[in-house]
Amino acid sequence: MPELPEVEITKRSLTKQILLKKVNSVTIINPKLRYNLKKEKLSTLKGKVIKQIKRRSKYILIIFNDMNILLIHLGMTGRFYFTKNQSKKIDTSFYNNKSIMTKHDHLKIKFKNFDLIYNDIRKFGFIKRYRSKHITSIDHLSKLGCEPLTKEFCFNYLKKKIFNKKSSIKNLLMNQSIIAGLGNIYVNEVLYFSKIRPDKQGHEIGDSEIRRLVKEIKKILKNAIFAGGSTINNYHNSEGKIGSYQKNFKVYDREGKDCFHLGCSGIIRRTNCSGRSIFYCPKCQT
DNA sequence: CGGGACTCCTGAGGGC
DNA sequence: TGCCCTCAGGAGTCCC
Repeated sequence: MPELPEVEITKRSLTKQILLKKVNSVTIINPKLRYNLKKEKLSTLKGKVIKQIKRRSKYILIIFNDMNILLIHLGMTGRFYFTKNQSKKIDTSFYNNKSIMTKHDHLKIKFKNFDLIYNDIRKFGFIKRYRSKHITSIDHLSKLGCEPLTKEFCFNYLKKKIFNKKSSIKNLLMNQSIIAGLGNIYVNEVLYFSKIRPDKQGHEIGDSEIRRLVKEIKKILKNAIFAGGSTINNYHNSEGKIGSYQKNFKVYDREGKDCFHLGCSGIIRRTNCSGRSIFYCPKCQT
């Protein structure tokens, strides 16, 4: 489940491989994604050069030399991998089941010496082409809150966004118009390190707790990026490598296990909120 | 306008 | 061994 760190890692590997490269052709293998792939929209990318690759929240933007932009969201299971043109061989060393690996291919972008494939098992991801001079005019990006790893994301910003809210802090942190890029897993971890109960309402969060949240969000995201993201089920970056941050999870998927906080004898509990699982220590998260 | 419920999808995993 | 059921999750949409 790619969240900000996994998308950032994907962006970095794409940059390494395809920046300044020219697209030879684009082939739709299976158009069915969250928004169906359209041949007439994507074929215009032929012959264009990739000028820049950016990340905003959990979105990747591939910007071409003629102002064409590919907006990509990995959904739950979206990922990229590369194949060599000449040998037609696919590097499956990082994947046990080859049939599953190619079964859910959706898009192939051919470059001079290799192909880039978009694969998505659950089809929650999407790829849309835009022609736009201003990234902020893209509908999916216009309502996003600030990037948590920038200076803009600070105590004053977060306080302004949550001080009068009745929603649970768990839902507020997952709200992309407040913080762009956090998902269920990292929010569980952030609340654990900040020692805040997930069901506490926004207006009940004190100043010192807001300071802890800002600090822990930045720290956890940075550490996760450094570790190459988290690998759960089948997340791999486009180089086929797996991240290791899941080894650092303190609450996620640890129901019934001991709390890691020194001197805390709590047992990690699991509950549910609007269809999302919540993991927390009922003893030290108050 | 805010917020909760529902929806898309498929593989994994548990029960029998 | 195999079938059936449930569950996971982002984000858009619907509805109160």
